[in-house]
Amino acid sequence: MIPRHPHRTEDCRAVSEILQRVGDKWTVLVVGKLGDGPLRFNELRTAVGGISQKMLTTTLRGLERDGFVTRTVFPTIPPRVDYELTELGHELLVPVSALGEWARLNTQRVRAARARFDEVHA
Amino acid sequence: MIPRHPHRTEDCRAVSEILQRVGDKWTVLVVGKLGDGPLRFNELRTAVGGISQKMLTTTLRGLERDGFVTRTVFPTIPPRVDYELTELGHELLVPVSALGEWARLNTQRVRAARARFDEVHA
DNA sequence: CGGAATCCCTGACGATACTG
DNA sequence: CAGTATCGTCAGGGATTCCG
Repeated sequence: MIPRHPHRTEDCRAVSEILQRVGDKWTVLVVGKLGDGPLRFNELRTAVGGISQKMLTTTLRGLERDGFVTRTVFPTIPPRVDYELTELGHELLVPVSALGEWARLNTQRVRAARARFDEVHA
Repeated sequence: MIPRHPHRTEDCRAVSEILQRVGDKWTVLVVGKLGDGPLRFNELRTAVGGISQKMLTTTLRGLERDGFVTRTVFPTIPPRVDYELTELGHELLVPVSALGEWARLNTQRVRAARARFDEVHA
């Protein structure tokens, strides 16, 4: 249960920074979909579902900038652009998936706690 | 390298929800500090550093609502309020710490990728 | 098809002042 | 000490339109 506490402040900041990166509305969804292999822009759009193309573009740019995703343009008509996870992206997916699994397993407990709290603080 | 892909859309949403919860500016920092044991409001404030009391309150309320933290009021003068991680909070800290460790180990790679990207897209 | 540009709105966050 | 109340700022995000 993590008895040790290697919490140097600067490290916590780095952690927080990454978590905010990963914690925006769409990043994990996009990375998750790309985990199965490369996808084109609109494939990704429909795969994720509910994302505007502006936010998909923004999210992908951010992921590309941080080295998690590669962007490959095929100069055809009509144009074709593939997005694919890099090695770093795949590695990121490991702890993120673990957290994801935790979230999946504990959604009910959180929901229950939330319901109790809202009940009391009505 | 996560060859499997258990990415049911609803699960991804739950994951995304938790990550946004955990991905706000202060939550991980606060949970991290509480990982070492219970703390009073102002102890937490100075331990985290740079957080306004409004945001600390907000963050703690959110954590309490979701069942990650307990709030204990001692009816003394002056008042004393202790915050402590729940069992659920400690469990959350496990995958979060793993992600944190990943972040700590890979900060440089991300920074390098970012510098490269910014160089090209000057 | 895969964007870029624009407008707009909401909510996160910070600073300050006040209170039991 | 541990908040609450109020205000202001600013970035995240959505809808729409235009472009190569």
